[in-house]
Amino acid sequence: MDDIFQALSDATRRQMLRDLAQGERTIGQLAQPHGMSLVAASKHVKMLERAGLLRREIRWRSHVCHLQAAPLAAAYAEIGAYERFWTGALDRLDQLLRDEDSTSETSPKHGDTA
Amino acid sequence: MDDIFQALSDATRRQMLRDLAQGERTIGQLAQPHGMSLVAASKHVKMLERAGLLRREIRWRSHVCHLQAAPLAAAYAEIGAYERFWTGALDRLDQLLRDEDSTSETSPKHGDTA
DNA sequence: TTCTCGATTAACCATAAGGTTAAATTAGCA
DNA sequence: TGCTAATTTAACCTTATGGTTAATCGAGAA
Repeated sequence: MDDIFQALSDATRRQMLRDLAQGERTIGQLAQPHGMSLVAASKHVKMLERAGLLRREIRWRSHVCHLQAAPLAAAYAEIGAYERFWTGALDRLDQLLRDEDSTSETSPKHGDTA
Repeated sequence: MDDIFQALSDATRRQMLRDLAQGERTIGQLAQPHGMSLVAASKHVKMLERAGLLRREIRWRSHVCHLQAAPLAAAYAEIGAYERFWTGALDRLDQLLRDEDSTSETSPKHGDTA
């Protein structure tokens, strides 16, 4: 999980993923829009590979990369667990209840039923 | 966006967020379950703050931290853009199992040709 | 055999992460 | 006038990131 979010924490790599969503790409093709060296691109690809987000298929000289999206499901779920906190209604109600509650004990008042 | 995924890329910080989802916590309370120093916890909190995921309220000695989930929406959307690539894989598997075709293709590619 | 060329490895650099300990900050309290 | 206690800041260490250039690899082509 660390590796997945780590992989996503760089704009270059997020762009590479978007690129790969369009279809297979070689290292050079991934490097080109960023104006970076093959070495730099290769490192990014390696990090995406480590996170399980990229599959590499070596065809002669070229290393052809494919998106491997499955691991994103876990990351998606992790963030999705907080969805109710940003989707407004519940959040606002919760805020209201918290403001009204003068007995600010450190109790789990933020979560369970809301 | 970088900062958000960066903040999420550490298990300690993800746990802190889960903790904050239960209610407000001081730096010390956030540090305690991880057996780490206040200094270390303070650094993590600072990163969460930089990512906009945490709001700090100084009450006398204690820095009381609150979850600020709104920025997660963008990260959620970013990952969600790939949803079809992993649900598609499941669809494909489902179809494979239902068809019970003689061609035992064990290479579930993320369906496009591009 | 030798050339080509996409990619990797090696070496290096600067900066950031994640942790530590020691010292400074700070506002109420005795 | 201090004392207390939760945090922060400062200084330091080790490892990881993100980039570079130079050298190496490997298999098809000439």
